[in-house]
Amino acid sequence: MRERHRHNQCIKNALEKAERVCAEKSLRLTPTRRKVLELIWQSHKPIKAYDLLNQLSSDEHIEKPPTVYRALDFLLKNHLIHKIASHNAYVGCEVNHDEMDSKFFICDQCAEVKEVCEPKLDRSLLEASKKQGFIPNQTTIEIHGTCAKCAR
Amino acid sequence: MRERHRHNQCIKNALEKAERVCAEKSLRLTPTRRKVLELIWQSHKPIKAYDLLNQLSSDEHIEKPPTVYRALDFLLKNHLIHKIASHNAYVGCEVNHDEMDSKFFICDQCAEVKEVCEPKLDRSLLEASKKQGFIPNQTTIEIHGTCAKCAR
DNA sequence: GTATAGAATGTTATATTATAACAGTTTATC
DNA sequence: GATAAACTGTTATAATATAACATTCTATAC
Ligand SMILES: [Zn+2]
Ligand SMILES: [Zn+2]
Ligand SMILES: [Zn+2]
Ligand SMILES: [Zn+2]
Repeated sequence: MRERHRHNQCIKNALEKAERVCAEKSLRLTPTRRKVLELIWQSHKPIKAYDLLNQLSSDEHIEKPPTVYRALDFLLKNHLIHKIASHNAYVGCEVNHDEMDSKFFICDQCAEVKEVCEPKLDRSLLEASKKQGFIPNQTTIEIHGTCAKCAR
Repeated sequence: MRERHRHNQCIKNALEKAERVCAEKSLRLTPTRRKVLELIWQSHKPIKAYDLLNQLSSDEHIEKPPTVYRALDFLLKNHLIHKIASHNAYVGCEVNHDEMDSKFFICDQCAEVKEVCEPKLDRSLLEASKKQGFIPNQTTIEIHGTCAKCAR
């Protein structure tokens, strides 16, 4: 998380946004889906499916994989989270997805992920696609390296 | 494979390139490593580790996972193949890796993968990174969509 | 040529990630 | 309150990948 980052507020915002998006599209943000989204935002870093599963579980009740994978499917489909393919991990969506696909800057030191929408980058990607005669549909753009904070 | 593509020659070229690269760097392209690379090029599409494992195995002898994963590690480390993270599959390297990281155009119809090095795209990526204060190290750029052939 | 160390392979077991299949329950709509 | 669709529970299993340790091969030094 960035400095001066009010994380409780940040989680609250994410959940409110999810409520809003779901209300608009008549989708059901059921307790499990909401809880999974909350856990993902609590981490605020890419988190693995089985870590979520552990956090969902308690001494009394162990959740099973389909529970978390179904929630992840729902959240992914509705752009409330993203999967970081290079890590098999899931991260909350930081932007509005009217726009093109996101790009992710992933710090290999602190694991923080920054999601960006860069129209310039989109244009370059479209141009490169055109050059190949390729019609892009969905992109996986994951840039690993060192974030500004860790570089200092 | 592209039209007019002489696939036997293409496999031969890939293996010769591997021999050359390994000779230059005093690396050992052992029979298993060579065989795995050959199987990857025979497919000429992203191929999964366990499919390789099956193809490596015979009725007399079933190979075990570490055999193929070790070969894959060697080939990946030396840029002779790449992993397509969004598919957990492996594909032969088509370019020379003095250059920056590759980008992959992946056709969701025919599964063909085109690896490209686009300096323009690299510049856009660097620019976007700079804007974030981010120092890029390694990129995963996978563009899914429809290739020129399938679009016709 | 043999000793040695490092690289590579063989082998068993297990960890990690994800889905199939089917039964049961809840929710919205008529 | 009947109906269909969506959601959840549960068991099992598939698919992907690595740990750990024993053994064999290879290159180089003596
Ligand atoms: Zn936060
Ligand atoms: Zn997003
Ligand atoms: Zn070919
Ligand atoms: Zn390459």
